[in-house]
Amino acid sequence: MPELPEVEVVRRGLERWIVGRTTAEVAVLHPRAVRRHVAGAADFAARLSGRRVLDARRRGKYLWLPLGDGPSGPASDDGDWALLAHLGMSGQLLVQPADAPDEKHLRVRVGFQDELHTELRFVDQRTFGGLSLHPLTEDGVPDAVAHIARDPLDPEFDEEGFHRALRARRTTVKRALLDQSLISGVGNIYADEALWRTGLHYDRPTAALTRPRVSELLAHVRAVMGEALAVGGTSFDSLYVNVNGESGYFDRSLDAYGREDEPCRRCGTPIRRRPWMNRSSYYCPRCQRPPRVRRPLAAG
DNA sequence: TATCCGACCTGTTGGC
DNA sequence: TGCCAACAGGTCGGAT
Repeated sequence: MPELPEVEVVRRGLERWIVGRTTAEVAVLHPRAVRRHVAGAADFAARLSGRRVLDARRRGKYLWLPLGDGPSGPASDDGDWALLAHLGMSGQLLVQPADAPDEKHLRVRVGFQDELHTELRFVDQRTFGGLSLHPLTEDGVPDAVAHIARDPLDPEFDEEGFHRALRARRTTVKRALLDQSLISGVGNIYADEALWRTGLHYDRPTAALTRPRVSELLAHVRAVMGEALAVGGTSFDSLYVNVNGESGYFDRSLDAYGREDEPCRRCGTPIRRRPWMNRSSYYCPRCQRPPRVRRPLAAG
């Protein structure tokens, strides 16, 4: 499942293989893949065709390619635009030889005006992800991403502001980690891993977290993401791959996620899995004590 | 206003 | 062998 490290691996691939090239024909093979482009698939293909790719950027799990003018004229008459991508659950951005057979779940194909004979393909089995075109705000971020918080690997991430937000919220720590308007890039896997490393139960109220505890949690979030990035991300199956179609290896290093009934690597207690918000939470019942349940005062 | 939770989507797995 | 339910989970929008 692509979270921040996996998206960063893809961004680096796009930076290497796509930046500087000018797009040619664009084919939308499944309209749902461009559903966030409100003007529709035809407009998406027309606007994207003939544009020079200037850069490959990322915030949290979103990545985008700022577009410049092409031989056919300006990209738009109302400022700078970018191709925005979200991989969702199963999205892949692949750079493939133009004559390679179509993938089973190929949704969008972008050709280029050069002699490299490779094309950019958006492949997505579950179609939770998608591509769209958006104007850039003054911060250089697509307007659709303006509400997304900076991610913990961003040097401008506001740790003090994050702590203040946690103190003010009446929510629990894992919910907060997955709230992309508070901190971006964290998904179910790295949330469970960071909580296990910090020794925090997923249901702990955020308002009770001290400043040092929040710092510790953020340090573990950064560490687990950095380690995953170093080995190409986490992949349980063929659904997450880099632009060359290769999987990462971090799943071999996970301490909590997906390890139900296996011994905790700290204390040996079997890891538990609990249904949580239509998904699962994995935790060590000894290292990560659940919060005490508040009982109402007895009447009389 | 803040928070919660179901829907979206499809391939895989396990039970019957 | 075939059918069905459960499961995976990021994001959005409606409900509370």
